[in-house]
Amino acid sequence: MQITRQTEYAIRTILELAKVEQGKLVPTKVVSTNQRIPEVFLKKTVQLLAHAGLISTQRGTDGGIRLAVPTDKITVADIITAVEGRPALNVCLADTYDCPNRPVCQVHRILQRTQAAMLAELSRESIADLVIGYEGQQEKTC
Amino acid sequence: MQITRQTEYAIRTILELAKVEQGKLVPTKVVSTNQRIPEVFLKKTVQLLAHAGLISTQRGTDGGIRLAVPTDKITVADIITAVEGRPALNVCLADTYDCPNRPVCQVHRILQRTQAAMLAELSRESIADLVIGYEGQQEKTC
DNA sequence: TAAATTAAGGACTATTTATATCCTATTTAT
DNA sequence: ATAAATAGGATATAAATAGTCCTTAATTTA
Ligand code: SF4
Ligand code: SF4
Repeated sequence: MQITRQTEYAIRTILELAKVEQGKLVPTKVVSTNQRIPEVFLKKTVQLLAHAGLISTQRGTDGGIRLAVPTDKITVADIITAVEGRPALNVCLADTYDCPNRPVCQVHRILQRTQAAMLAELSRESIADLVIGYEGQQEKTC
Repeated sequence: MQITRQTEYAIRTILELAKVEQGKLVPTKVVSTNQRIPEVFLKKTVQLLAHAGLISTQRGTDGGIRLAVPTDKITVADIITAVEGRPALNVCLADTYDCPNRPVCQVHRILQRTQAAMLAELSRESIADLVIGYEGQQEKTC
């Protein structure tokens, strides 16, 4: 019922990237320090975001990571999905599981509706909308 | 991001009780068999529901469990809360955790709103509304 | 071309949470 | 008494989460 630590790391990474000049490469080391995220673990997380196409990576000297998509095209829902896969409130809401009771199950129906409401909220605002609130207090992280 | 199996068991237990004559005691053994829930584990789950006041229990011969609250006063949200505690989409949405970044965190805000939407959906219909859908196919379980 | 820098990716370990069982005690009807 | 049922603590197992380590690959600069 909770997003994972890793997902939090991912969201904060995206926010960090959204705050710098568009297109500028930021080493994971810097994100790790600024956001107090375990460095090696962050690299793993970064890979998930890269595979999902949300960021692009660049190896070598002066390499790093940067957003691959405009901030107004990324939502928290996108980030959660990139890290955890499509959110499912219950096994039967993931398409891999086929519960025999499903056609008549009212619980399924209520959970499905709940999940839709959840995703709608998570998609309502983009990262661009969010960073506005961060203006002027770049260094504060949790 | 998912309800636990135990929570599913709890929901199905409540539905099972809601389907029988109001006030009638049902042994956990019966619920366990009907709903294909591991018996001993179900007893643990039942205790959580009892502590939350959703069901009442009766020991001894012909004992069992029954709803302690009218079906139209129980929602899926209540059951989830009874088993897992108040749902929190992230650590900072549980009142035990105090993130320093919280006053200015936009992520917190978006998750908070999402959680509210989620709980609203989970509370919209009562168990009474749900069991209507089960009319005439009592034996079907998942 | 060599060295330095930085990400990629696989293997592994540790920790925590979820799931389930076992055993003993207590309550209640007959 | 006896049998039927829940209560509850202790414990075991399995799965998911979180995190580290090590080697390889790409890129820039000296
Ligand atoms: S009983 Fe309903 S909610 Fe539970 S797994 Fe089956 S379809 Fe989903
Ligand atoms: S940074 Fe924001 S979302 Fe993350 S824990 Fe802190 S308050 Fe919550």
